[in-house]
Amino acid sequence: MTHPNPHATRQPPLPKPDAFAVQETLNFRKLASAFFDQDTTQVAQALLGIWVVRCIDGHFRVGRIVETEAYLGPHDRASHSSKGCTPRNRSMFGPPGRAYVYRIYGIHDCLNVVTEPEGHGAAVLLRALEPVHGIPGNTRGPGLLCRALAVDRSLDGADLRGDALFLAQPESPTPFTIVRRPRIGVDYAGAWSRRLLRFLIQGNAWVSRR
DNA sequence: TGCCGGATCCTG
DNA sequence: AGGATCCGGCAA
Repeated sequence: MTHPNPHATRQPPLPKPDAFAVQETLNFRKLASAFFDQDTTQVAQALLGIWVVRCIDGHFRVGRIVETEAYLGPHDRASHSSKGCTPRNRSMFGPPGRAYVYRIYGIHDCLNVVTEPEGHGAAVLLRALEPVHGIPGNTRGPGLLCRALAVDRSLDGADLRGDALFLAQPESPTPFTIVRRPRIGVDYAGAWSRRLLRFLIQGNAWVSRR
């Protein structure tokens, strides 16, 4: 029944149900710095099956990486870093394990994982996720992936071992086979457009294109 | 300063 | 097949 005492109706602060559920049911460990400070082609493949975890106001969004592209450095004509270090791509030349987020076609943002030692100018584009927990909408394609994770350019340069956005190895990863393809949308890059630097999980329904 | 075109996505 | 829509990079 109702209590005249106003203190009786005061609720204790609610636990954050979503965060609680995630921590109880999803087991993972954050990736450490050494993971990112490796050959970019290797990292692009090693990222398949890894979880991207986004925390917004205590609520988690978790997706499994199923498609990546490697952008090797200034010698790679398809890479933004081929123009040298500029205000836009500065994060690509920063230390590994940080985000490089850029806007494309005036509309969409794209999320990259910076690789190799500081100054190198390489990164891995995350192209598609398989939903694991709390993912709204479509995650097939780099622009949609960012929308679903609420990732925008305010996260450019963010540490990918932070609280708001991090990468994690699931405790019980599912085995898979890796398929290599040419990268999407880089026809201008001549011979570099034909290099097999796109990686995807074979047969996965969430890749952006076969 | 002006212009060109893009690591995309949606509609027709 | 084409439009949305902005801004980085480069030429002038």
